[in-house]
Amino acid sequence: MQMQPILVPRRLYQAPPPPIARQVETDEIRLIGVTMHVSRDQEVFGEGEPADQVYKVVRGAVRGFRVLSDGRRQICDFYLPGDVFGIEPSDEHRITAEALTDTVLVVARRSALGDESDGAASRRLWALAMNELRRSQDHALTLGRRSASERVANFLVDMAERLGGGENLELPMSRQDIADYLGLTIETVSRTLTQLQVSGMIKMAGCRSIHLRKPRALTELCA
Amino acid sequence: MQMQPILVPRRLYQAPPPPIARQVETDEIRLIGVTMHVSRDQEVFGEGEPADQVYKVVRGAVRGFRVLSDGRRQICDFYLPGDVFGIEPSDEHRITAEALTDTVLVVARRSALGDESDGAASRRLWALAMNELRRSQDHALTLGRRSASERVANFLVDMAERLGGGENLELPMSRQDIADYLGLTIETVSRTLTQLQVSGMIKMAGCRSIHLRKPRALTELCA
DNA sequence: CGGCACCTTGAGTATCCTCAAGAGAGGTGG
DNA sequence: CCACCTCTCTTGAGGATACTCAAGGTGCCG
Repeated sequence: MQMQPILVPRRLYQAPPPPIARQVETDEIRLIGVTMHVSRDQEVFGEGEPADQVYKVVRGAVRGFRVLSDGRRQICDFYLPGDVFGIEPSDEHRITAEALTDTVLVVARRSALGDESDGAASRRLWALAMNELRRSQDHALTLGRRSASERVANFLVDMAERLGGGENLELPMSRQDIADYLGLTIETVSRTLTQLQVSGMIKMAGCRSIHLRKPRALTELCA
Repeated sequence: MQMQPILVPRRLYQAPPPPIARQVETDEIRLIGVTMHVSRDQEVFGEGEPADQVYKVVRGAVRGFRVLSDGRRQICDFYLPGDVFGIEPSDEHRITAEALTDTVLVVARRSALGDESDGAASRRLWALAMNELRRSQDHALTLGRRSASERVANFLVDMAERLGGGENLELPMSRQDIADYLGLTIETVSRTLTQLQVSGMIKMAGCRSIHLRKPRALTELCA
């Protein structure tokens, strides 16, 4: 029996470079909240900050992640145009949110959405929270029981569906982001994509532009 | 570059042996709901069934899991005495719940907990749902970024805390259940436990009875 | 005491990770 | 407009962790 050493750290997370400079605009979609621009790699909110606002992606994309004490990063989810994020189990954010690209958000106080006195708003907040739960559960299923190929295939199919571009994908995130989302290394993600291309299931035109040539087969690969 | 074959199934899940014979009692804790006895390995509810009830564990324990098309099983969570489960993102259960041992539950209609007209009840339901979300997120973190030792250590510490027996654990679940929860194989779980014992961090007295000899060290191992 | 289910241990292997180098893409400045 | 720089991605080689297959042990129940 080989006795494995007790612990092995992997890849480290480095804090985002510059502090935030939020430009808040008050025009546009006043009904929901104020518009906010966040540039690439800037933080929308950080772990530990009070979680009293919700955010809706108008343009761009956001990653939500947590960092282990030794620097390993796990991306919990990506938020794409139309998605609402910022709903968390406690008063404080447990995850950090950063813009993947230059991003436009709409911000609202959570109370504006989930006031107990307003049945409709309350239901909407509930639906959003339950959607978070659903996605988190699906994510856990992916991370727990799937091979690298299955994870990547699943990721591509999911992204294609959510980005709404049919079989053509423009990925807003880097390989490192994908790796940290799927619980793999950047090299494994890259190799797996190459392999999917060699097997004819996808075609890459630049590393962020992916065409799903056999969506059916990819879906089956998801297991 | 070695081209991995595209898919490898692992361990298969076999449906639970007998159908259900629920014995519902109407005494005890009438305020919350009816009492229900479920014997070992019997289903509390199955994937696809309507999710209009919530359950509270009085005695025993429950596993909630999902099964991939090829039979791999991912346990989403274990529910221990005091825990409430059955809250799901949709009208239908997405997970299956089975008793780990002979178990006593209290059942209530979900509407009895989360009526929109009742602020307190609504808040309680919200808290429960958010707790599910929190645990699911933590689970994803464990599955995505941790080594086998870290997963097992984390599991033991979490269980010890939730079972409330201080440093002495009586595990209600089998090695297979632990493996399917942690995204490992039964052999890896077994080896890791042995290794933790050899390194003096735990002491096993029978495979379900575990004493945490160095809880501090175990906690640090969780990363 | 025997049978059965579960757990442990072993040996060999596959998958994925690490370390390292090279290729591609995008941006800046001469 | 091209050269150069940097950042990211890809590819390769080797190694470690966890898996598979297999056998033996342990405990529980009849």
